[in-house]
Amino acid sequence: MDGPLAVERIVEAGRKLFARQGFHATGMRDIAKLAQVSIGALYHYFRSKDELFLAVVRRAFEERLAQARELLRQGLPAPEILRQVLTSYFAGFAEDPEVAQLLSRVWAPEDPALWRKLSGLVEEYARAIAAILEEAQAAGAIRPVHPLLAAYALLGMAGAVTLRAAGQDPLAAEFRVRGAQELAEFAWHALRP
Amino acid sequence: MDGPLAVERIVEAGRKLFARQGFHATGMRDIAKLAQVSIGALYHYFRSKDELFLAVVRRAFEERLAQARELLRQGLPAPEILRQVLTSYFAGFAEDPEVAQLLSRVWAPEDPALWRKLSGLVEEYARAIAAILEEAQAAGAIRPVHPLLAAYALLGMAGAVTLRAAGQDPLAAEFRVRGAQELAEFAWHALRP
Amino acid sequence: MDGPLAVERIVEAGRKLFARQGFHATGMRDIAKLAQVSIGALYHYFRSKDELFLAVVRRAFEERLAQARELLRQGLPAPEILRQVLTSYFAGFAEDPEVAQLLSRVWAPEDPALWRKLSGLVEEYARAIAAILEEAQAAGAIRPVHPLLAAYALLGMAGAVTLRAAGQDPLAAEFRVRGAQELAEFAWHALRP
Amino acid sequence: MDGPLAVERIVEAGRKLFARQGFHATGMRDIAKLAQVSIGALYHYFRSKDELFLAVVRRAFEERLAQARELLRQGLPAPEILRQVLTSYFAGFAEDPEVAQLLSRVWAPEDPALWRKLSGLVEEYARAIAAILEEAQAAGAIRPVHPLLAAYALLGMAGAVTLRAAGQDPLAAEFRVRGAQELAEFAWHALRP
DNA sequence: TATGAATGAGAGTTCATTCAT
DNA sequence: GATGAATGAACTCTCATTCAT
Repeated sequence: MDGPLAVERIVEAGRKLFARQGFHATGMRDIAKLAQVSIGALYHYFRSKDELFLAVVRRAFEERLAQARELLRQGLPAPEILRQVLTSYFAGFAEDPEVAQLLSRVWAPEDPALWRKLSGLVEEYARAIAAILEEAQAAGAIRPVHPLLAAYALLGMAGAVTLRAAGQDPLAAEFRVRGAQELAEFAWHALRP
Repeated sequence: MDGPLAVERIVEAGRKLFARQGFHATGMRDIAKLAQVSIGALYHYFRSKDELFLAVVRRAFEERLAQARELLRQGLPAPEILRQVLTSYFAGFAEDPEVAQLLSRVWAPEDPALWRKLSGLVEEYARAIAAILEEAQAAGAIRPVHPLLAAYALLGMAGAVTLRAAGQDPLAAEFRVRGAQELAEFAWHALRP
Repeated sequence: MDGPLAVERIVEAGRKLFARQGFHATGMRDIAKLAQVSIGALYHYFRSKDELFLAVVRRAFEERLAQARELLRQGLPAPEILRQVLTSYFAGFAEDPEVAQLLSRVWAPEDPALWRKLSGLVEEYARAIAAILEEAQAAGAIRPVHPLLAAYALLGMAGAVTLRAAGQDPLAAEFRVRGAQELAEFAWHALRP
Repeated sequence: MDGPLAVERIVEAGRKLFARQGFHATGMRDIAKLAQVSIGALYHYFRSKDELFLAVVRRAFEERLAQARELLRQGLPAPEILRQVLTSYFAGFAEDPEVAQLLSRVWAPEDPALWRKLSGLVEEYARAIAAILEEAQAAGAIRPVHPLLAAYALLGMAGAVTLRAAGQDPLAAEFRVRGAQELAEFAWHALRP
């Protein structure tokens, strides 16, 4: 039709709907409608609903990873990197609440087959965080911890708060205002030497 | 039939299947079969699948809450309570891996209608944790934090590590061995004055 | 609704539609509509479309087998049995043209998975014919032949003529009139000592 | 690309796939892939899937007809022609099992529209066999039969045995060894004066 | 009370075919 | 001529739920 390429519109529509409603509540027909393409087009680009979902999640993860790697590349001190990674992970929610919800859904997908695939993506992301922690640990910037376990802890921590902050009530608003700062402090206290 | 009452067998079957396979992958037929009752019996005791799921989750939360309240009641010092709550939350997995998975699934339920109901349960649990934190804070046993936000952070942290520890690979085994201790330290460092 | 039981109406509707239109051209919706049951009822009684088709074919085969066995049971001389089996196989078409078409479709089903299951049924039927031939052979009533191969030949022969006789044109009418007699003679000449 | 012309590769691919898997299980994509042409190319050479299938079947029939006519042209005695036609029809399976399966599928096509077109081809082939029988009958070389009905009987007979011989089990192997000889004898006994 | 046959909307997916490039 | 992205109707099958018995 118009605007971006069909495949772009599909991924974008998938991102929105999967984030808002979850995997099962989102039908391929819904995605096709929102993306203004035919059902057939969906299956032209993605082998199945699972594949489309994975593509959507993979993209979201990669965007976050790219941010983290960029911070690492800048050679900032470890606590500062941590602070910024967490802050940006959480604050990303302000610009893009849907992705925050999407990533939260990744932790315990309904479908066992999906779970296996998704946990691979999650692990990849966790390993990237763990690599940052290891480096900081080697430099003596943080206390000795199990890097991957700590990475999972950080991600879970941020995920739970983020998800709560996506609500409509006053508490969610409060979380949105104070969340990033509180989380960064929480993490920094947990990890400082 | 035999053994526990029908309604007990239903909730138990629901707990097992919802935990193992998730909400959508578990059919009412499956639950009826495992509980050795008829489909009709399911609908005799629970208005709908949602209601049954909520009942299952509510029970799981209440068991955890009871543990936490018991610890509080014993008048232990705050750090010790925290340590024990986290340890027991996590270590509960060893005795009952299914509940750990069940509770992890609670964070981002697929169905929007379920979400509203479940988030109420989660919030209730988080508020109980927050109450402990507030008390400890008032006693000067931990540093000043946003109690509810910290509670969500603790729950998310424990949930993510717990879920990863439920896997079959060596890393999961490692998490099962070191998880409780690492998590308790992580939390304690994050919260100590 | 009314009349025969639901499962009976389903099998009957399947028989009609599969015979008239073939397996792929017949949808489950069509069968449900003709049987005046819901789609769900179809799947309540049959695990899949394949299963329903197999049930329909099995029943058709069993009716034919029952006829053949009844003739055998009467202790007629071999040529007479053969003549009557062929005649009744063919002539059955007059009363029930649909079954003739149904059985013809069995030879080369489209679906490989179906083929495996169907060929079992066909073989069972062929073996029953072969048993008759063996008995006749032992009694010296027919010349020595490979019984199973001859059974397949007889079935193929009858099937091809029957199918052609199901048409609407004058030749089909002629086949319907002369087919049974010609086939029986053909077979008898082929097998007589 | 390379090798034979595109249209040749298409028909050859169609022959293989239709024979192996049947009409419905074979997609235009599969044929295009095996023939190493684009989907567009398929529709450049053939109006539809039906047309392509008919072209494939027509070619297979014509090859068989050419064989039969060649035998007739050699002025052999009737029984010998019959024997050779049947033997070559059946034995053709040894060199080209796929065509044997393809022709078997012709008897009861799924699609009613296809059926009408295919039965024309089958009838044409049957009439050619019938012509041979008429000639032999006129020469007193075979007993009086309905030529076209006998032709259908012969084709059905050969088809059923051929199809069974295409299997993987010991019986199929036995049919492959003894089938041609048994069939020729069967036919000759059925037709001799 | 307890059953399970029956429902039917809606799910994901397929695939022959078209047509702008 | 040749391509393959795009179409969308139609498919089989699922499953929470109902209700006559």
